[in-house]
Amino acid sequence: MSKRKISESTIRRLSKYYRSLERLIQEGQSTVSSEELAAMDGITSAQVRKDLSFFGTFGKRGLGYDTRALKEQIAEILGLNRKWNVAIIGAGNIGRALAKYGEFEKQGFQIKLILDSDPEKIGQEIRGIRVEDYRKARELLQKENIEIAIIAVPAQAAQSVADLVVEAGIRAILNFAPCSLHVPPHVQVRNENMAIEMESLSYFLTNSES
Amino acid sequence: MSKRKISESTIRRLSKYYRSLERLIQEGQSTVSSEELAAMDGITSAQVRKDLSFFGTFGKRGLGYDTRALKEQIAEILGLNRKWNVAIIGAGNIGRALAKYGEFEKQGFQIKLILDSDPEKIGQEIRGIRVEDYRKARELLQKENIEIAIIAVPAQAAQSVADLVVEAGIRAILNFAPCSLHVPPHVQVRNENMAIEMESLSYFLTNSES
DNA sequence: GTGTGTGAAGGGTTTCACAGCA
DNA sequence: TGCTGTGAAACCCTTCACACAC
Repeated sequence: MSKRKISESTIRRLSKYYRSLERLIQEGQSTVSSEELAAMDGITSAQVRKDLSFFGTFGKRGLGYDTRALKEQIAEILGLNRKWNVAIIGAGNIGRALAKYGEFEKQGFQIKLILDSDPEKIGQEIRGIRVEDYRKARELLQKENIEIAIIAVPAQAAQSVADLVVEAGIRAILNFAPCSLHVPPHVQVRNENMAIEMESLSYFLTNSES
Repeated sequence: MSKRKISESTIRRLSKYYRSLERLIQEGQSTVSSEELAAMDGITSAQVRKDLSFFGTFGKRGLGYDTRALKEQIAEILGLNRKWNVAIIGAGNIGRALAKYGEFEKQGFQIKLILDSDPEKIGQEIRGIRVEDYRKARELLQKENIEIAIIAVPAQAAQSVADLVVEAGIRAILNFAPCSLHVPPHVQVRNENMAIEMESLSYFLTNSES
């Protein structure tokens, strides 16, 4: 496995290939070409081959890729062959929906902890997990060995939550608050900012010939 | 306004500037430099100036930008000075959370219609909006003049929903299903794929020196 | 003096096109 | 023959650096 810097877009595409491969396997397909895989995600076959080539040579010339083997390789690359402990911070609409959302667990992202500062919400159970007091965050994040924090609080609270989880040793954050977070370089943040996507659609609707 | 092709990343950054400007205005700041705006979103000042320069010259040399005027200009560019009619398709965890999420309405994205095919859910009210029968989708999308469809159904149903809304004349889709959608070129799709973000975090946790 | 607007340079990602192997 | 793996080319986006306006 090369030590070259792999681009974020390559990683994101690997996620897509992974899901496409899952589907192909489920449909009983044992082999796939870069062309076919590309078509499934609306990209080019050269892109698929280049993405995979950063990590090794998984295909057979003239034949394509073995679906099961390739899925396994990608799982290995992405670190999906293990479980990750996840905390959701903020038990509002979004936080609760994520806690109930089954997809995460399926991929090995286990929701171990839900935190909120609203006394009304503390003590409620979501999918068998008790909402805990945000004031105990540091202690509980460490006790539960949380590795990934999902921030689902209002924008004005998001930075202070980020500061706290970074303090507690978290190195990966998924941020649903519509604002940029400032974190040290060893911490990874991914943003799930629905406002940006909606406004991007608004721009294209506004600026396309109707 | 130039007819040059503006990149998606520029548009996404404009959304960020817009939110940063809102905050500055709220804090009573009347002027901002590209340097300061850049710092708020963790990018470079040259990037801010270049992004804005695609659309006009909004700043004053030696002074910076007027916060209110610039916010207004960006609203104009992104098409935020009007209301958009939005439908949510799928009243599961995610769909319901989005319907209740206040941020959309604030920015002019009005949820006019919620659809689901589950008889249990049809007839329920979410924030004063009745969940309607998915079988009436075509008719209702047109009647309510829907312009943007939010797809919040399971992956295996997402493509058929996309086909239907495209058929009904929708040209903008926000897709929460963890799969790629195939649509004609005149239709814009944005993906809000939490699995990809989580897996990207997983990759970086796995491949960083602990 | 200060900070914008922008051509040019630089860097990175995607596409091309083909050698090489099953 | 068919499809991968990959250098080279093309393309796009970001950063630099400075003329210029306030």
